[in-house]
Amino acid sequence: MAKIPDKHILLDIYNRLLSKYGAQHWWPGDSPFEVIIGAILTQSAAWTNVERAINNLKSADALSTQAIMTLSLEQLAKLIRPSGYYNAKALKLKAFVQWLDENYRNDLKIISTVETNALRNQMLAVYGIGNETADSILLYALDRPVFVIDAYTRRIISRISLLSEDNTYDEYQQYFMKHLPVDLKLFNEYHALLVRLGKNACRKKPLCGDCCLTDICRLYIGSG
DNA sequence: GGCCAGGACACCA
DNA sequence: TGGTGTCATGGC
Repeated sequence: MAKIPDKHILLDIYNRLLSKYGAQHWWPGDSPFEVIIGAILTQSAAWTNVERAINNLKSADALSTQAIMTLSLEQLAKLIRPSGYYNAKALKLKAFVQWLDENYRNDLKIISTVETNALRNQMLAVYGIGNETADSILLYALDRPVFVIDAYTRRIISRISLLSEDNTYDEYQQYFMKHLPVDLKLFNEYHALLVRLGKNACRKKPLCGDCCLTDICRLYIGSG
């Protein structure tokens, strides 16, 4: 079988997922700031638990940079408790809003003037902001066309043998950004669809034989 | 009762 | 540079 160009595979997978699952309408959140808070709270946590934490913040009128700066660490941790790792995440939220305050006067409009890669590097220097969280913020809160890599993406792409589990975050990201048109809407929807597939697909080795990931594996590597 | 969920960081060799 | 431990709730 002739080798299919990677860009065609990636677009084909995207179209199949979009056809199967439909638009995912990410990121859930009423404002860019809420998206940022969600991106931090969802680290290694189920989204349903993050929603609880965000609702607690809303109920306490604490979903703002000013409120998060004003609350004590203990008060903040108590509000976000359902999202897990609440002590660590309270520190992370504090660190982020402090950075936002010191560098951009809490004004996301000012951030819009900063070049994407420079902004990414700035965020990576903030405690608690790693590759995935920085890229989630860039893509879903700040409308920058960067591709977000997460555990689901790695699992799916390595399972199809396009890359290895051992490849780095940057290598995964470069792979997508090299083989896809740089398009905000496409990157937004693609990542959301991969998460949807990841949640839906079994993790068995070999695959169950009855999930969407099995179908995709059969298409591209001839086995499940 | 164990595993997992839309990670990141500290520490050690 | 890579491997391991830690942080922790809630659903299944």
